[in-house]
Amino acid sequence: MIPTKPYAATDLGIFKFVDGKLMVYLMELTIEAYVGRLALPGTLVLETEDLESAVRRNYREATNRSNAYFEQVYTFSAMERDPSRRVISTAYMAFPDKDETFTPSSKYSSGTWHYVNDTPPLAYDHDQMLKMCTERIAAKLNYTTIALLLLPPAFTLTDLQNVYEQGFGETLDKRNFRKKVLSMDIVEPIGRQRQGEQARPAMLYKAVRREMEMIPLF
Amino acid sequence: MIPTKPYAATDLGIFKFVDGKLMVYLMELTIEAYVGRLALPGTLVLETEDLESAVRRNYREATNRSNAYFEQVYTFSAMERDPSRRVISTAYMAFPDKDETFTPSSKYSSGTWHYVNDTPPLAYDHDQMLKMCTERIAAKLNYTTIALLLLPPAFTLTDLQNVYEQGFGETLDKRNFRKKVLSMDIVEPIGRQRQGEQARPAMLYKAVRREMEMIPLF
DNA sequence: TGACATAGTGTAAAAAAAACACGATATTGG
DNA sequence: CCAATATCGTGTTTTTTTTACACTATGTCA
Repeated sequence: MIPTKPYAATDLGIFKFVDGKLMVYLMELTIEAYVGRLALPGTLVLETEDLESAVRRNYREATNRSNAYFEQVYTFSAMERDPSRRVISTAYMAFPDKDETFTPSSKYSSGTWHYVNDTPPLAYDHDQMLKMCTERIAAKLNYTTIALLLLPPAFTLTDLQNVYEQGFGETLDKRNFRKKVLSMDIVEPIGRQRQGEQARPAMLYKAVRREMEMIPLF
Repeated sequence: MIPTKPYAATDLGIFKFVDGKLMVYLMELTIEAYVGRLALPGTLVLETEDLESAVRRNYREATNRSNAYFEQVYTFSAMERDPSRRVISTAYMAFPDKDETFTPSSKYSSGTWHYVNDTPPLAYDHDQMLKMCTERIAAKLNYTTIALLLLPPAFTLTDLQNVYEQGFGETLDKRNFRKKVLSMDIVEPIGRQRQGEQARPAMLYKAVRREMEMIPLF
């Protein structure tokens, strides 16, 4: 009947959509038990922080950037999730607000982008966390504009369609897709075209509002 | 730069739907700082437990029953959420599997059902937790069979319609509602009728599967 | 036994979703 | 420079889904 006083931690799935596939930013661990293994960037919560502050600090330390959309996903508390000590960790996901390369601070040895469907087994329970994040993203495609957060600020309608097709695991009709998206007032053309493709360049669009909105789409 | 080692806790919103309104089970606190105030039933997580175990134990202690549907909702970590000590608490919601009166164990002074829209200000950050739970329920009405979990095992189609109307904040057409629900293979008549009403008795139905299913409804 | 309250039922119009194909425009390589 | 290639961008018809709408049935209660 003794209450536990675990460490509180957060782990962060940072996502973006590239080449028609979802990517996640992973760190190479340096601690002894897991040396060389990959994991979501994570940190212990400090005495002066709440979870969200810890998540934002973690994001800054891992990426050297400061702005992103953050969302709490799930709290993991299995007894043995960290073999060395009791840690209860709350997983968040983040979508960067710009398309810039990350330069992790010295705390982390190195961070790299990985296709979500092609990651080696991760440390701790991070495979489970990653799965929970991707399921959350897939679910939110149905009733929010989360897709717009996964893309860079300028994207083509084909890019956007790829996000949905990937998330739903099915192909969509191009004309119907565009009709729907354009009727919804969530994207607007920015007048420029994508350069350097090996075919006719596509118009670039941007999100009308770069927040997550609750709008049923499909 | 000192990691915090907070108490880990869980608080539990237990819900049912009665008389066309959502109810929540609240406890009267006995501890000094909050004597007489109402709160969600909650408990510290023990050294030997993960969160879900603590939630189930908490449910047993608060209700003297053991079965329910549980779902993690959100983790609350604001620095001052418990003025006396650092506690990070994960809110869960529960839907009892039967319609029985609760008899809380001696740990709690007393538990009572309250209409969600008619609760006094709760202790700690439990108003926030309650809001988060009800928003989650309202959201899930759109794409799951959560409504079936809020009702007792035998219910009428009018009961079910009330859940949706209340959750959506709008009235639905009776014929269209029944057409849709009956076409979905989620409820089946149990042959009996509700007794003791002051009008024509309605047929009783039960959920075909008493789990939460992901099915878009409206 | 009549008034009252809620239960239970079908059809037609409107809206939304799905199916479907080809000309336009850039890049690339011979 | 021109032909081949790759992706872009666009409308109409059919089908499906959703919405609108009103009366009879069957209990209870005074």
